[in-house]
Amino acid sequence: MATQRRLGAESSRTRALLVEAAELLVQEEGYVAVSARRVASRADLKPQLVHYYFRTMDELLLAVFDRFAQRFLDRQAQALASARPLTALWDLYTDTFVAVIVIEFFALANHRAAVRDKIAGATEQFRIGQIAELDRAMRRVGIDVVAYPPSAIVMLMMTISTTMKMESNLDIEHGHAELVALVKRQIDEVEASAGKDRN
Amino acid sequence: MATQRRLGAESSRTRALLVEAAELLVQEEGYVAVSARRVASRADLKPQLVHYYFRTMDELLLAVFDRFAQRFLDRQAQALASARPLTALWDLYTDTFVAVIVIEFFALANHRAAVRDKIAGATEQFRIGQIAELDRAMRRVGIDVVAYPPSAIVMLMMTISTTMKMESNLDIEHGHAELVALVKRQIDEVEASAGKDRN
DNA sequence: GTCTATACTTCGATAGAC
DNA sequence: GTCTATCGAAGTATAGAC
Repeated sequence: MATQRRLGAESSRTRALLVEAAELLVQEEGYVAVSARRVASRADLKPQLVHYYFRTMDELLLAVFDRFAQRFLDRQAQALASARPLTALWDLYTDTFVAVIVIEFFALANHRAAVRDKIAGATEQFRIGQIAELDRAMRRVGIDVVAYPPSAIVMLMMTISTTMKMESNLDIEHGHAELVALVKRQIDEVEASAGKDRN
Repeated sequence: MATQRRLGAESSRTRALLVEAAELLVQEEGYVAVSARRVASRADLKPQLVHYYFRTMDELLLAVFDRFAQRFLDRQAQALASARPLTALWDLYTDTFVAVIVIEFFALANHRAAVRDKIAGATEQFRIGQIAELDRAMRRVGIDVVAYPPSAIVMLMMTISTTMKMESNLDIEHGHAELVALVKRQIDEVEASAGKDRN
């Protein structure tokens, strides 16, 4: 159970293939599907290779997490650079790929003590940076950050988009249209207010 | 794998003990912890008994789900009978026990094909009834159901409370206070508006 | 009607071969 | 630096004893 043992190089192509396969499994079947055997078979490799490159399965999952977080940050920066940052951010959050991964890593952190702290810490840091960046973007386009606190906006977008995605995965759609309409109307209102407090 | 086989009586005390133990495990460690061995050991019984009373583990989990759903309905009816139905409903949703179970059964449905349809169907029916009841309660106390659509209110309370609970399980609290304040203020406003459209 | 002995599968992980 | 043979624990489920 995760002692001192020789590990493969981080630059290894095989290692990258394993991370890639694991990420696909998380997307398609959830983190529970990420077993050494399943990951290996998805990558057409031997199961034991997983434990050559990663001390534990959790370590592999954390590698997937880090990779995803980096990509999300890039996409977020792009979204916030838009003239309508809130709309762009909402679109990013409601992207299927993003919502699925967010859900899975929350569930993972909730269920596996070993990765809990690492994911929780990273998420909190992430959240703080996210709020700061949204704050900057909102000020840039002239939205009142007191009337519309960036922290609450980030939280709302995250909770609404992920939960709706979780539900629609199960073909539960009741009430969704109404809620989406509400969110979009609200975003439009806020973005339309841009600059008005500058006069 | 779940063929025709003799099963224990539904009225059996042992059976009830197993369901009870399973529910506790779901609460404390999540649905993944609900294995035949763990449930049995929690109830101080032999592991094989689980499969005497339940054809599959999924069947046991569905029994837990049904039991919870019934209890939740009772508590909801009580909440909606209050003079401040929205506040009472919010309190119910933010109850730790409720949020945890909701999260777990969503995750379960998301990950286990066999229970998916059953949980999804039950949840959708549940949601429809819930919206109808909230609608009735809001009309009773005189809240405008056009300005504040019950469907969106139910969705919002559910998404916000469950996601915040998921996060605070991981000690992620950033942005929570702001969001809770926002929700409470909004609820107060809506409830204060009660009856005003009657004049 | 109630419980147990047992089969079979899959899992994570390690030690050691190339 | 890369991969493989293999162990032990835990999982679900069944057939059969009381």
